[in-house]
Amino acid sequence: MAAVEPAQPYTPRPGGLASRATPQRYLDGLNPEQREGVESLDGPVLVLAGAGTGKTRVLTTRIAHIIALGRAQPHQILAVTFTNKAAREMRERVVHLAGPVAEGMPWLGTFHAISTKILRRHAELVGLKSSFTILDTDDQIRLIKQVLQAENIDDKRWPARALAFQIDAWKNRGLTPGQVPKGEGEAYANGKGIQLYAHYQARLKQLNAADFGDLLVECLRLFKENPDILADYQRRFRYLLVDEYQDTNGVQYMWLRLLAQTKPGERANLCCVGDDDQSIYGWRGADVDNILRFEQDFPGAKVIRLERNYRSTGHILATASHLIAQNQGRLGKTLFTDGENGDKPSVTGVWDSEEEARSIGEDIEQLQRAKASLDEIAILVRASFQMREFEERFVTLGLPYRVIGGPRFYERAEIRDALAYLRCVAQPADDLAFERIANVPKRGLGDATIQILHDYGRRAQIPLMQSAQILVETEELKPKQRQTLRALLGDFDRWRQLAEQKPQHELAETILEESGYTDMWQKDRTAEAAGRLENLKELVRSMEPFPDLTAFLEHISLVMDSAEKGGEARVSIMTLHAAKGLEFETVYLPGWEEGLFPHQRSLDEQGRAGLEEERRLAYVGLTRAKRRLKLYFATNRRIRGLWQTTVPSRFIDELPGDHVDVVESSHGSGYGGYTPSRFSNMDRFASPYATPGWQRAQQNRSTPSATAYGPKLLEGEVIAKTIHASHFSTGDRVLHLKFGNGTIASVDGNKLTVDFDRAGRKMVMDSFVETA
DNA sequence: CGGAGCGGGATTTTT
DNA sequence: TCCCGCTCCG
Repeated sequence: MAAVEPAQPYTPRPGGLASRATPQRYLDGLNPEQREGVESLDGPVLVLAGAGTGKTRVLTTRIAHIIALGRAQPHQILAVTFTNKAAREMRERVVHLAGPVAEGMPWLGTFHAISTKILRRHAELVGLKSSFTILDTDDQIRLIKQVLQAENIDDKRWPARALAFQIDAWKNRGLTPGQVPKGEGEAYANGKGIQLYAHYQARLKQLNAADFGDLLVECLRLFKENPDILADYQRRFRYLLVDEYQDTNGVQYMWLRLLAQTKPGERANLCCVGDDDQSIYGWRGADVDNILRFEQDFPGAKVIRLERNYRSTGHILATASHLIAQNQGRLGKTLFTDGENGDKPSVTGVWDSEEEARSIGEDIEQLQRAKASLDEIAILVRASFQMREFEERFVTLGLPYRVIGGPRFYERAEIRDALAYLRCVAQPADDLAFERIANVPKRGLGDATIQILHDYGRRAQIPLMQSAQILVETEELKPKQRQTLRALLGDFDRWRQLAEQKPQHELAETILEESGYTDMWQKDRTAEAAGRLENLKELVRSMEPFPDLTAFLEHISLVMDSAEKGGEARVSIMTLHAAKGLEFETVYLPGWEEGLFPHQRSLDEQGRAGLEEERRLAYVGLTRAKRRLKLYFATNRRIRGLWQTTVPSRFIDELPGDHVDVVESSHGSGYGGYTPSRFSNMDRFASPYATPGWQRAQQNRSTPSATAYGPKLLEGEVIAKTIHASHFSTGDRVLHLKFGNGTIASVDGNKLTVDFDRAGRKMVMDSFVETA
């Protein structure tokens, strides 16, 4: 068991930043609040940083400041982030401010990376060996399937995914099987949930493995069960900093609390930075309450609000602020800017998603002609299926784009396969890895064979490859399988020896070659094959800088993102979630329709909390824009192959009228969905105006006389323009572009109910049909 | 063992 | 509508 080295007293180094002539240049240019966030070093501090207010700057400058003042050495600072990307950026920026001393900050990283580091030092205390493997979601699911099988549970009725989700949720709350409240196991497999969780944990220990949740849960357990070790870390970390505090979940919160615990009378130097309004990860366990509760949790905490926005123009900011003000569960901030008001954000109604894509495409082409950089343009969608339409359109237009977020590098099958080979070499007991590649490429080692290995391995309590080693010497397997398996084991032996001689990247190349893996893709005639081979090359290249294979695998299990390619300027297409933390000159927000945004499922499953999270997501979207912001909603959207008539999002009603322009569709669809929304559909779709948000919005209106954006103004417009007698009458045969031929069932103003021959009864605008 | 054919499900995503 | 995973059959 590795002991924690005692914290060393710090003496500023002669050449260090602290002794320079102008030691605090890095403070220049901070506004008073930012500066307070940097300089309030003692005791707990919560920096509530609105979107675009310089949050990262405060965090990084604060670290530089601690180092420069000699308050702590870099290795006595704990700085936690959620993503590797954030950790990397933070490190770069600190190095930039404080110089190379900061390069060595060993405790700057993600919750998971730091926990892993701690866990490896004391693994025995939680029943693991320090070489434990980290399982990703895929491995996790496969392991759970095995557990279900062992317990004779029908994984049709009780999908492994559901249990994985449940176990994750428990782990997010820091609950071990023994701590889960009895009632909560009921929901799964007739009350076997907790038992299955325990079984799964036992299997993990057998495999010397931890899933992502374990990294934190086990670290927490380590701290709780070993006060001396915890005390060592508490002493070591003189300053604690947490980025995106609003995203912390239960375990992370407890983990932090333990590390920030102090002797009575002392206060932890804990600085949490976050924005409750940008908490959008509740669905994966993040608990906004953590940030809302900060002052109670850490009495005497200083709360600093960063409200000066450096990103967006006035109208954009006002729009975002007005929307988010309708959330109840928030600490409340008022963003302001000294910048100009700029153009008002626009809301455009379009007929369907196709027109939406066409319209945005044309808009972008116009910007392009005006010499705007495509890198500064983003389309942010609620759900990834929305992306396809834009991709198709942009391909047609020849408009360069990039999809951000899609399947990440490490999630690609070829990368996971290659890694599985390497894991088998480095960790002969890694059963999940072995299972993955035993028959990839196809070599005739199918499920039946693996099952035999499994059965034997379970009885003998040994890993698969060891079982294989034994079974190839017996008659258990058919000759052909035995031969193949023996050859494969021989390959692995050879590769293990090779690992002693060759650098890991050359080893990887050899393995991919000799195993026939590269060959498999070379023979593949499908479109993706070339890309996959390219990815494999990229993987091999990326291994070079590591000292050895183990170091590479450790890195990859936690930091599996690939370097982003720069190159040609492109429009970015991504989800709203992926956009957090980014900014663009121009932002398009398509799909603002009830059901899609706010997403129906969010409302169904989370109720008001779900709605508020969706609204925060909307807020994140709005605040990504620096100068141009364009919202869209379509009247019709194809969801799962079915055309659905949709209503504009209630969030559109919640925007401030004085700061938003309503634009007609540029494609002659007239007033888009406004009419259905305001009139015909009001009853059918239990109106958004009944929502608390809407009612609050009504009350919030500062100047009652001013024509508020929302139904009033819109009705006015719409009434003036569209209420006219339709020239169609009941019984007419009409032709509709999307739905084909049909007979009018009823006429109500300018909207028609039509029984289409193929599409059934639909409500459509008269302007979209013609006499058949 | 491996390909074809069928049924169910289909937000958001990091580690 | 489309995609994935499982089952069934050769």
